[in-house]
Amino acid sequence: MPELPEVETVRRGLQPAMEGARIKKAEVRRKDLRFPFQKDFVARLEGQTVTGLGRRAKYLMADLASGDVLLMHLGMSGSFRVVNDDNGHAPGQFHHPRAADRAHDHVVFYMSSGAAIIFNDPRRFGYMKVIARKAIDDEPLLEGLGPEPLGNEFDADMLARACANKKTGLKAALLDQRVVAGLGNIYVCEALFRAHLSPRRLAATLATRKGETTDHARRLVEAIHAVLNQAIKAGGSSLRDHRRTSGELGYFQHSFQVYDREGEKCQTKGCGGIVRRFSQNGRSTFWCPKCQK
DNA sequence: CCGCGGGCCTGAGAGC
DNA sequence: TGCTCTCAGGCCCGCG
Repeated sequence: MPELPEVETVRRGLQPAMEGARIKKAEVRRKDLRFPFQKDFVARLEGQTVTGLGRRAKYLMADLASGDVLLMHLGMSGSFRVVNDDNGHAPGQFHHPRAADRAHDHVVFYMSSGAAIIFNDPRRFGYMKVIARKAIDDEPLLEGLGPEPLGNEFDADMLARACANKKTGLKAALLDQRVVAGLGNIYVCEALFRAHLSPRRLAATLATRKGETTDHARRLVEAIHAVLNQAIKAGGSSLRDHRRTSGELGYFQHSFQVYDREGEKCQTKGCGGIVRRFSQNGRSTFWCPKCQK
């Protein structure tokens, strides 16, 4: 489900419920998600005050007073919801509309504030892990992640350099979290469209043979910034699973220009092309063959 | 080292 | 209806 804008939306929703509050009780309702929970997972959380909630790429990171960090990844279908005592639901008794959905409430954090934070993940591609903050640089899950696309490090020169030696297509390069960390299938399709660049183009064409940054790279970085910022403002994209922690939907899906719009007219002024879809590295690519070159 | 395809899971929707 | 098939926002792993 979630790419950077969805994870950032979730972070902003969880922040008021988590920051400064203590985890009174952590409830783990099955032995694994994508991989087994650590044996000391619950013990390292219970009694800890959350001092901050950050994000790196598609990971949420809760800093604990103990010096540990709780890493959380939403996989494809993970979501969090915050339930407060005073909204009529007892903690942990908040209900999805259907019991079948409630069966996927796998983890619950009961906070000292009275809020219950429920992690739901039908497909269980998500995962959580507690690590020591001082060992964060050795954490295999985070090792090798590229720059944040909305951070200062990420610019056209950097992107062109990172792509210069790649043998893949441009789309695959942008999906590679080592090149830039946080994009996924939707926002890569949308950014390439906005930059008028073909997903079939070779990644290496963002630089000249002499290694100079091209205008293509500059356009692309601009497009990535724009689409991510707009999507965050819209609370992310809700196609199937993504919800805000309040249960509300994001609404950026209404602003998609190519993703999930196969057969529709291209929205580029004067283009007149038709949005097409094809499969690249096993994933759907949506694009306009007429104006993306 | 790199790039690719398979696999991990469940559920929704299409087509018969 | 109900069955079967395909597809889905991610990422790790093993292979060549």
